[in-house]
Amino acid sequence: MNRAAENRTPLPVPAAAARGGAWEREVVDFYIHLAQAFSLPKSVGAIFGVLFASPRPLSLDDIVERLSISKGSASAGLKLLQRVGAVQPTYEPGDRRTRYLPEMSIRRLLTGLLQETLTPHLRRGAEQLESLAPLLEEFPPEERKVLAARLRALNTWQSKAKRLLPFVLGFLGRPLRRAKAVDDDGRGP
Amino acid sequence: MNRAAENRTPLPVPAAAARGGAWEREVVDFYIHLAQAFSLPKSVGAIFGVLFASPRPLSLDDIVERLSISKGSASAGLKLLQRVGAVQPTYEPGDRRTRYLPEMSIRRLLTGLLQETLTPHLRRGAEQLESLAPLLEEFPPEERKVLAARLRALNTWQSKAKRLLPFVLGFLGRPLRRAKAVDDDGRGP
DNA sequence: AACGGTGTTCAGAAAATTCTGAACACTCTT
DNA sequence: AAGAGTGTTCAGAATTTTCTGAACACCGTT
Repeated sequence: MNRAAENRTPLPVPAAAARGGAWEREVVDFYIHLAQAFSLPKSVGAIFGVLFASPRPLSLDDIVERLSISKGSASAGLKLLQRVGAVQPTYEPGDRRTRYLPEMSIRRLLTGLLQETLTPHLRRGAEQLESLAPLLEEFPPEERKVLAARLRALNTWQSKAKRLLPFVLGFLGRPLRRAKAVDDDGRGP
Repeated sequence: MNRAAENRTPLPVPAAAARGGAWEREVVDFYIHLAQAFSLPKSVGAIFGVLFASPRPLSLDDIVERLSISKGSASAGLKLLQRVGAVQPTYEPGDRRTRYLPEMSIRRLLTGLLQETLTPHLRRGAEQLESLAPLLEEFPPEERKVLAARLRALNTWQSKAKRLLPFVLGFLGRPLRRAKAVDDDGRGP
C-alpha cells in the first residue's frame, strides 16, 4: 500500500490534495491545476492524479479513500475520464472490482478531450452558419457588404477548425526524435 | 442605428439572446454557444456577438442596451475580450465614448485566448515537474521504474505542448488556398 | 432467494462563477 | 469648480456547477 513516504510534512495539508506520500500529493496537485486549465472539475484532475501517481491500477474505493471524496464523485469522475479515454479499466481474473489505469499517450488523451468538448460545438455551429446568410437581405447594400465579409471569415474559421484537429493530432503523434512505433505511453500493447 | 430588420419575429424571444433583428439574434446566439465551448461566460460570447453582428463599432452603452445586461457585466466582458485581443477599441475624433470592433483573424483570436488560459498553466506545470523526480526515491526500485517512465512521459508532454502552440498558429495563419498576404480579417491594414 | 460486494443514480447541499446595480473615479465642458 | 458624460469597481444576489450521501440496481455466492 505504499506507506514508504508517509509522515513527511506535518503541515496543515495543502488544500484539497491527496493523503498519501509527498509524491502522490504533488502529482495530484499538478493534475488538479491542469484540469482547471481545461476547466474540468478539480475532482476529475485529482482522480487522474492518483491513478498516475500509483504504480498499479486503483479501484473506485481506493480512489475514494485516497482523495476522501464521495463515491458519487469518484464514480462520475471515472465515467468522464473513461469517456474521453483518459483512463482504461482493467479486469483481473479473480477480482470483482474494476481497476483503472491512466492513459499515458497525449494523442489519445487530447483526441478524447477535444472530441468530447469541441467537436459537438463545431458541428452545431456549422449547421447554424448556413441559416445565417439569408438574414443579410435585410440590410442596405453597403452594410450588407461588410457583414457578408465577416460571414465569409466565419466560414473560413469553421473549415480551418475542422482541419486543425487531425493536424494537431498528427503533430502529437510523432515522437520528438524518431523512435519505434510505440506511441508515447509507458505500457505494453 | 440600423432599424432595417426590426419588427420581424413576434416570437416569445429565444432565451438570452439579443433584441435586434433576426441577424443579430442568430449571431449572438452562435457566439454564446461558441463561448461555452471554451467555457467562457455567456455574456462574453454575447458581447462579441453583437459586435460581430453590427456593421459598425459599438459603444459600451450600445451593448448594454442591445443585450440588456448590466453595465458592470459589459465592462468586465469587454475588458476580457480586449485582454485576449478579441476586440479592438476605436477612438473617433469628436466622440468621447470608446467603440469596439471585433477581431476577425482566427490567428490573433486564438493566440490571445491560449495565451490567456493555457500558457500560464503550462509554465507553472513546468516548474512543478522538476521538483517531482526526487520524490521517487521513496519507492522500491521496481515501482520507481514504472513511475519514472510516467514522469518522462509527462515531460514529453510539456515539451510537445510548448511546441504545439506556434505550430497551430502557423497552420491557422496560412490561408486555405494560397492568396495575397491579407490575413483573414475583413478590415484594412 | 437472501446476502455481501461493487458500482450507479439522483435529490438536495455546498461551492464556485457570473451578473447586477449603485457608488465612485476620471475627464471634459461650461 | 460644478456638472454632465463615460467607464470601473465591488459587495451582495442570482445562477450554474460540482459534490455528497443514501437509496437502489446488478451480480455472483452461499
